[in-house]
Amino acid sequence: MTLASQIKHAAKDALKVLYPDAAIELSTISVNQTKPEFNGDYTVVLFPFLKLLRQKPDAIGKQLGDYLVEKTGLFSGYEIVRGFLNLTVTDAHWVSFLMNHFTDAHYGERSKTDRRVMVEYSSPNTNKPLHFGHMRNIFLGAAMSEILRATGNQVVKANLINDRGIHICKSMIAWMRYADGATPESTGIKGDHLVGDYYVKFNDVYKEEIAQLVAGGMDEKVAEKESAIMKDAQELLRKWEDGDKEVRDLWQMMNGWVYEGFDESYKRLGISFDKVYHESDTYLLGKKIVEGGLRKGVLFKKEDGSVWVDLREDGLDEKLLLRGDGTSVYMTQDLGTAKLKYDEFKLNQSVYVIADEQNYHIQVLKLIMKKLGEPCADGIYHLSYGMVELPTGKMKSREGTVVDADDMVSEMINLSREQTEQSGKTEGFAQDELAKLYETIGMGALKFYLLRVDPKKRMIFDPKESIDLHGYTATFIQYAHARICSILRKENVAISPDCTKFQSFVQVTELLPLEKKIMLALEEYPLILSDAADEFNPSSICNYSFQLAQMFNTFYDAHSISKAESEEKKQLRLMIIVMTASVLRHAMHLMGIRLPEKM
RNA sequence: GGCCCGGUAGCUCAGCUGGAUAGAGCACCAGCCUUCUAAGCUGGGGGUCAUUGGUUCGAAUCCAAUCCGGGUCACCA
Repeated sequence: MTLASQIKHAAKDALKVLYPDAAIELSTISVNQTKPEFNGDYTVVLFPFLKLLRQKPDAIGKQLGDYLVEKTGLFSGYEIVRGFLNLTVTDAHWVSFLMNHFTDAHYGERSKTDRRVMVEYSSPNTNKPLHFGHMRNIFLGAAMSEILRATGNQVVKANLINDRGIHICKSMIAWMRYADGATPESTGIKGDHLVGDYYVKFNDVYKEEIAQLVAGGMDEKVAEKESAIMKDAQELLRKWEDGDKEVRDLWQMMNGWVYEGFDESYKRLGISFDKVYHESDTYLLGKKIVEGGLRKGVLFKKEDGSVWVDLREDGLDEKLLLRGDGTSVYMTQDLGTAKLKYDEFKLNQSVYVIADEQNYHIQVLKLIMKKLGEPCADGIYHLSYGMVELPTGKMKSREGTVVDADDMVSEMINLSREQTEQSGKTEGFAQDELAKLYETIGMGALKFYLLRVDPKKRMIFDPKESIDLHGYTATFIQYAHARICSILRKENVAISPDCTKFQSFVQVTELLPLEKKIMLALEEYPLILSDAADEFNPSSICNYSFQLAQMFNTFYDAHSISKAESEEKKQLRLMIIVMTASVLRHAMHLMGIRLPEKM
């Protein structure tokens, strides 16, 4: 239990004793951290009690304050300021808090349970390389997986690869026509980029053909359907569905190139999956579910043979589930995959990390599953995130404004190298250590930039700002961590020291405000982590980590650790910074960000 | 038009289960390196929390309406 909620309960018990006739609910008691301009650590707001107790705030505050100080032993004193009871926690409590937790590498985690959660993220199409928008998805999914794991869940990280459909056929057609047999090996181009190049080529040719047809007097809508290259692509899709060997072979070869490229990108991003689904394997499964729904009478068939679900009583529309010719649509395959996931892992929750433009789609998916009585329905959760936009407008691959993921990664790493060289902090590093450091800094900055914003909000990606390694960035946190490690090195203290070494030194009574401030923040970490899990929002952890790093920097500037006023103080401060570094490492690890010991 | 999401400093964002004088970062101005890493620290200017009304001891936070921006409502995925 957090200190704040301990205080809440203590206050409730106290009021019950002090005012036996008044029934004070726990929910009417509000406990916050005391604002820095006042004395105290935690504040109980007295206003809600005025009516119930028919007393003035000062009177209630005095009774409550006296009682709490006397009976709990948790507080050394209190002040009442205009209806707020500011309680000061004893220094002894903080010291024992430190002793109990400062070497715990798992501090803040919840104990493990049997709750099974799948987090599906990335889920790329195989016709083009990953771009910047995908990175928000990927980092969110990876971070949430770690956060859910740290809060007690059994997590399965899943990737559903959209490897079939007209989009990949477009790349295939263009490759057949224009590539002259080019392969990643023959060209030296990364596989996903090579295939992406032909997707772009397709669109160029397509646009040109439409323009010509329109110039010849054809209506644009008709021209879009009459374009020769588009017809070829559709023909190719039909052949693929029929299982045409040549087409399937080409498809397999080109997808193989893309997978190699993706694997390289994932590796560089520090991303992995426990389970990979391919849409080509799962897209037929939904049909069975639809047939079952028909038999149950939950779904209905129209004259042309198409199958629908009626969602009008839920305030939505009718929704198509199978085409008249029996082929499946997007929703059909998602029904199948949802059930497959559930059956395979007996999931309590299935998280979909998908952009908010699909809010409606997931809502419908969940609703249909519910109507069909599928047990997976309740566990479906859409982690919806806003689009990433450029300052100039939206990122759309066809408009040429796309920022490629691989390029972005390289750019960040280059920048961290320039920055480090410029600051002259390369001394004492071996070449390979430096390379690793640049990657740690560059990737950290990238991940942090994308995770520090509330997922549900749209965000603007300003290339200039994103490469800033000052201020509210991972670099800032990494730097604070490196400074701590530097002190620990000089004091011969291990990063995760043996706590018994410190036992004898804990007799400190007078805590400085800045010492206490950091401990207050450390005490809060489990709650921050817990909230991030409950709200599916890693940004609060970014925020917290930055603030904690900032507190350390302020402390570092104001008070010396190695030359503290006394040996006891020095030991206390060492414990504080050991725990600070440990919490920062834990928090950043959840985001997939490493903290160097030297930079 | 229906439904969903957003609007807080010049810019990018916190704060939103109601609590004290609304906070960071960037940018701008002024200071701080013979002392543990200046990728840092301290101070300053900068706000009608979109607007209006309501709820109450108290509203950026809750409710309603309005305005602005985005998304979505396909036999596309």
